[in-house]
Amino acid sequence: MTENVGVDLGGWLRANQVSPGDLAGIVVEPDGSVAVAVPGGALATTPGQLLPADREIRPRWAVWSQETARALVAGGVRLTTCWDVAAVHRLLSGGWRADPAFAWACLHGVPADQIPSPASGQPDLFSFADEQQAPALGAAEALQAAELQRAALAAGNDRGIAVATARSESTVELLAAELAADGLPMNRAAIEGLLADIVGLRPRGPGDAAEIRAARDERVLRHAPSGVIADLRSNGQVRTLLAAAGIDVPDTRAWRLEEFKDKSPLVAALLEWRKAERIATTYGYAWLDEALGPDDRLRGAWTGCDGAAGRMTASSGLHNMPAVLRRAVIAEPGHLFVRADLGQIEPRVLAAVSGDAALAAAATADDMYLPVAAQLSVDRPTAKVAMIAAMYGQTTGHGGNAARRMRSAYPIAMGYLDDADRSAQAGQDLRTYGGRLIRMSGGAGAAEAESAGARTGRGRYGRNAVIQGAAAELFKMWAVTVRARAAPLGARIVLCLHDELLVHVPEDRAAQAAELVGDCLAETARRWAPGGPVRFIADITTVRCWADAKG
DNA sequence: GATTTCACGTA
DNA sequence: CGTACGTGAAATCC
Repeated sequence: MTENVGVDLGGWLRANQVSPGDLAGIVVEPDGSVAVAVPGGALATTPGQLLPADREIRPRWAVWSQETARALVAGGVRLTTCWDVAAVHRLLSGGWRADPAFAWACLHGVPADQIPSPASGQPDLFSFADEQQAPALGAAEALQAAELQRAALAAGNDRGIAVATARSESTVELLAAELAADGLPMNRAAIEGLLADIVGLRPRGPGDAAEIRAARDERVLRHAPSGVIADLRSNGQVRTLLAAAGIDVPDTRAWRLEEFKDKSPLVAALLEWRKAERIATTYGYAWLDEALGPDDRLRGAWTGCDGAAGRMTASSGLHNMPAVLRRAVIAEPGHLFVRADLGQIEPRVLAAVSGDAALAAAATADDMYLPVAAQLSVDRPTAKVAMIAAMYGQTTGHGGNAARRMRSAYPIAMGYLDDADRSAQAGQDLRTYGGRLIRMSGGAGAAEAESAGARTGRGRYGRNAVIQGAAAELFKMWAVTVRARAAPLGARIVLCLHDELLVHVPEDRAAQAAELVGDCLAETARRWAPGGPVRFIADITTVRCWADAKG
């Protein structure tokens, strides 16, 4: 590779005829320098050179994985778009494993157990020597794009949406790296006040902590039959305790205890105890010390997709923080949140991916369960349950009037779900609308002596995955669109929650940002479901505190 | 000490 | 009214 650290990267890209959207491979070396490669050659440069080149030329930077973005973001470099080989590999091949050697081997049809080690130096596989990685990136993208289109065609999907999805799934990895670096604004006084109310003040030491715990336990145990004591953290002992109070249950899950709550003060106290104990153990002071930075930002690791249907994941409780704690998620001084969530996303996605014109017509309503209910001649709650049961696979009350009418009113949509269910039951892989492979083979698959339960379980999974997965693809395309358009306003996405975006924005730009978030959804919907047959809607509010947005 | 099970929070 | 995820503590396995 040419050593040309001093050369102007933008000029070099121009000289190599790189236009906006053209690929340029980049690898961050262990020493922090950056290797850039385009079809015409390669260049050693610095992270600082990437930013002006990104603004000036706007290539699509090809990277191996989110690691590159994490390294660059740490140095203040945020790229506009990318092609992430690992993200696209997960889309193409399903599952989670996506290291360069594995992705490369899959593209070349090399079986997983025959992947050469980096040291073996097979000439037909790319070398893992650092200076070879950047040139290899361009080749990987070309192979992946071709493979995506082939796979989409084979699955009867639109080829254009497959490549567009690969791009947004890639750029979401940039967003994920930024979410991890930026964190979620949280007001320290507010969260400590909430915790004090729920689990008490921060313990002064181990003895104090034990006392607080014992006091919390006592508020349950004082309702126990006299003489009976139990460790509330042991489910077996809780069951015995409940039995002593005349309550016989097979397990002690909350939903099972719900019916005894009104009659038994013991059960009521236990359920309250569980809530407090959850916050004390998982979302308590240890959590704050671990995840809340000195800058009052709550940070966790983010992935652009999980290994199943492709939703984003986050650690540090960012995706499962109890709703009461949202009260402490407060915008920084001079800032506001724009909170936006997609309304009835799953039935709308079903209408779009199945191409059911009747269901698409229902989606023109703000509340699409109203026209569906009218169509089925049932009330709204019944229509909603029937729709959700069709998408997620009911286990009880198979059939029923509403379900039968749903089949005759929306045969295309129901047929789409049934196809997914049947394929999954048979152990055949599925592809989402955007082209993500949902693996059904490989595991316990089409074994001979397989239980009926295992088959119906797979059917439910497949039925759900094509909807949940496609919804995730639409959501992420929306998110990267917002990320790009909001940046000039100084607005940043600080949380992605499956169908909800939280954007942190300077106060004087909040109204603009809120309008932009809605515009981005319209733009995304046009690109995602061309012809605009299905209406997608978002509830968008501007708030200082996350809890102030209606939930 | 590592893995599995239970439980529960979010969508 | 099902799926998915991350988490912590107890139970269980080795």
